[in-house]
Parts: sequence; structure tokens; C-alpha cells
Amino acid sequence: MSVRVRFAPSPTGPLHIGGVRTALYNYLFAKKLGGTMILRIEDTDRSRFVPGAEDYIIESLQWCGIQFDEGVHVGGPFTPYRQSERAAMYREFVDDLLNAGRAYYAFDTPEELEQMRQRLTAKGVANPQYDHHVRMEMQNSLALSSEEVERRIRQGVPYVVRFKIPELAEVTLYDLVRGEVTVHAATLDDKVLFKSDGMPTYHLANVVDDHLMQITHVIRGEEWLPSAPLHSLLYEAFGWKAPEFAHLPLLLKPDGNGKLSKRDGDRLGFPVFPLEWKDPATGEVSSGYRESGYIPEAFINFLALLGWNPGTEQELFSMEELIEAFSIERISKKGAKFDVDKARWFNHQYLKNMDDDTLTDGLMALMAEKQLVPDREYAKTVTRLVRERAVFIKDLFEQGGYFFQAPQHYDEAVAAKQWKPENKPHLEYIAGILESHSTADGLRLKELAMQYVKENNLPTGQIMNSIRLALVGKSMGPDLFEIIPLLGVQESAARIRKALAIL
RNA sequence: GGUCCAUUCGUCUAGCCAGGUCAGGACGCCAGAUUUUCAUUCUGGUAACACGGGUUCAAAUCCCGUAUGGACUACCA
Repeated sequence: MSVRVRFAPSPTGPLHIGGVRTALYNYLFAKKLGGTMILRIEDTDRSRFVPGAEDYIIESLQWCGIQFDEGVHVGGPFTPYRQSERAAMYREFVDDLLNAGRAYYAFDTPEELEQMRQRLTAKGVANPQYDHHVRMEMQNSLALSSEEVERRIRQGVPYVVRFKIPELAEVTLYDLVRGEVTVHAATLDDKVLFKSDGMPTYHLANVVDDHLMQITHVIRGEEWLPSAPLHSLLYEAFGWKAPEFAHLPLLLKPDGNGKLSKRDGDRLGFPVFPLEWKDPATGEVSSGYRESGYIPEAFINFLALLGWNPGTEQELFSMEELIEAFSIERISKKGAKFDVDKARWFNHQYLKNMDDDTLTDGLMALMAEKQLVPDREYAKTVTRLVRERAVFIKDLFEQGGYFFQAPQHYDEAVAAKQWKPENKPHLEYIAGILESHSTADGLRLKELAMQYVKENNLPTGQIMNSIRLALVGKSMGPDLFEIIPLLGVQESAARIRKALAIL
């Protein structure tokens, strides 16, 4: 049977990078095995629905290069792929469980539930929950007479349907990442499967849909591990073969411990979302990798290696190479802390491999935002000169802005160290050399300038750095005699004279 | 509190399943080389098997315990 996996997010907000990684691993696994990748939207909680979240999720995954064969946005043989639109079909499965005695009606109000928990806590019960200890003391079809149950249902008393955890010693399931996971069945509670609003809970819906959609492998976050035994029991109760499970380790905060959360990003200065997100209710904006200048391939490469490794020393992977190299066996069990520096390093690697034209496009766009319209060929030459200094495309402007605008001020620390009054006449003289020669011949200019420096026994470093300060405004950039021809000898000389007048 | 999961350099990790290597790589950091600066590049360095028992000639690797961390513990997913 061919492999079928699904990524099943809830449209309750922007997609977290942990979610992106889950989607990525599902995708890599499916493609590696020639399988099918499905996007299913789990929107059974109508109170948490956030407008725009579904589109955001789809756009994010698209940006990442994660493609779907079936799903809410592309259709497929198991449509609809949005659980709210599948609402009607869950009822029949609940009835099957009810008829088989594997589930029961429960009428308890939230207040009664709360009282039960308090009562158990007062009695010193370590783990107060709706389970075999208390189910016969509650308002449900196990404890009530069938006449009473029918009466309540007829009168429209709100109810939920709960799963009756079977009285087994333990439940064992095999996880592809962790091996056997065993829990004592007695510690499981009678989870709600069907809510009083007529919608299924996650537990029911995901099992039913995974079965109906013929999902072969459930690859999801570790936060689902505790409820996996319940799901396993549910498959058994339905008489269905359970899919294989793989629970992925969590993505942790870079500092301290704990699951990476929405707030960490802005607190620590890096995005936790693939795309920028504006909360429709509060208007609060959270930054995204795309807007921060990350190259999607670099982002994906970095993310893939957070919790998985190929077992070789290769670090740089295209999506195709990731697919080729991927295997669930090599997923780590340990949660991974997010490392911003490494993310930046990956971006730098990818940026270095981009061609001049693509980078020039980026620089041109940056300039346009600043109302500047440089000559494209000029911008391309600038790009060539400064590209190795850039981690992000936006750095091209940071690194090469002086090619378009003369420095507005001079770095004080550099000035204090390199700019000496006694050198001023010499700088004046070098400006003169520049003015009297052709822009085209950088090598010749360098020769002349160095010759002058040597003949007069001048400190090379001070002179050169002073010229650099005049042209660039600080101590950075390519070789001076690569800068000067591009700037033009007249402009270069003018900048030196301006600096001489000011400093 | 309870259940479950995890634990190798600061970080991501290889090595563990099939015990025997100076515990390897990458990011970061430090130093050096190059250079008129910055960056790149190159070279070198720093730095880890959570702890305690056991099994064994030999344990990062197998077993037990402890500690620490995390997830879950809703009519949320």
C-alpha cells in the first residue's frame, strides 16, 4: 500500500515554525517513498477559529516549497478536507461506538464536572479525572436508567459522548521515533469524543478522518504522545487498523527551557512564524522569516536539521536532497533548541550561491523602497563587490549604500584612530592625483597612490583608512581601488575634499 | 501531584541497537595567516558522554536507581 500522510493544523492563528517542521517531515517522508501528502484543516473548535489563518497556513507552506497532493486548497478524492464541512459524517461513527457499548452519553454540566474534581482532590486522589473511578457516580447513560437517558435526550438536555476506556492493564503502542510506549489504561480518562455543540473533538475526528482518508503514517508533534494510547484504543474499538505513529521532538526556546512559543520570537529578536502575521483581533504584528529576509530554501534546510540528521557530514541540502536523504529512523528523540546564529549562517550560505542578477533584483527593490532609482548595471557591479559581506539581501544596501549616497557622517571611532591632521596635505594631494586621471584605470590609480605614500614615507594604514573614511564613512568595504573607479575619480576626490573640510 | 517522554561540547548533533576510536562534524567563540578596513577564505584552538550503582578484561554504548528538564493532564487542538 502506498504511503499517505497528512499535515493537519488548526486555523487558530499563524503557523508556528514547529508546525512548519512537522509539515516538512511529513512531506519529506511522503516524497521519499513516492507517497501522498495531504493538507487537512482541523477546525472542529468553532470558538477558536481565526479568520485568515487557513490562508496564512497555505501561503506559508507554499513559500517553504512544501507541496500537497490533496487538501483543502487542491481538492482530492476524499473531499472535503475541512473538518467543519465533514461534521455530519462523524455522528454515525459515534453511534457505532454507542451501540457497541464502547462509548456513553454524559449530561454533566461544567459545574458538576468542577465539583467532581474538587471532591476527588479533597479526598486526596492524585489524578482527579472522569474515569472508571467516578463514571458510575456521574450523570451519564452508564449510571442513569435507560428511560431517564431517553427522556433527557428527548427534552433536549445537552450532552456529550464519552469514550469508555476499557479495563485493560496497559496499552502499548509502537512509535517510529521512540519505540514502544506503554501506559497504564487505568490512568486514562473517559475523553469526550463528541461535544454538545454537535462537533467531534480532535480525538474522534482525527481517528475517523485518518481512517477514512487511508492515512498510513501519523507524523505529529510530541505534545500528542500522551493521547496516542487513547487513539490506539479508538482504532481498536472501531475495529480499524491503526496507522504507524511518529511523534516528533519539540522545538525549544533558545534560552532556558520549554516549548518555543509565540512570545519568544519578538523577545529574543527572531521570528517564530514563517510569514509576518497581523492578529485580526488585536492588530498585533508578529514578524516572519520571509519578511526578515530569509531565503526559503535556507530556512527549510536549517529547520530540517533541527531534530533530524542525515548521518553524514553534509550540511547543505536542497529540498530534493533532503527528500533523498530523509528517514524517520534518524529523527532525534530530544527536543531541539532554536539557534538564531545557525539560521543566519544557513542564509549566508544560500545567499553566496545566488547569482548576481537575483541579488541585484533584491538590491534594486530595496532602493526603490527608498525612492532611489539607480542604474541597473551600476547596481549589479555594487552587488558583485559587496555580496560576500551580506547575510541577507537587505544587507546589500547596508554594505553598499555609500555607492549611491555620499556619507552623511563619519564614524567617530575610526576618525579618532586614523584621521590625523598631519596627513591632511597628503590626502589633498591624493585627491589631486585622482582628479587628474581616468576613472577606468583602478590599478594605475592604486600604483600612483601607493607610490606617493612610499616616497613620502607615510603610514599606509592611516592614509588608506582615512580615504576609506572619506568615501565610505566608516571602516568597511572592498579594496579602495575597487571602490574609486566605480564611484568615479571626480566623486571620490570630492568626497575626500568634503571630509577634509569637515574633519 | 499524576501519566508519558527525554538527557553527548554554550547550541545542532555523530557515535549507542550489533561494548574496545586521543568521543567526530557544524554553528558560535578565541587566536593566527591574508589585507589599507570590514567581510570572505584558510589554519589552529576552546569545549561534552547529568549523577550513582551494577554486568564485563573493557561501558557514552547494556541493566537498575537518582537527579534534572519537558510534554500532557478542557465539551482546545
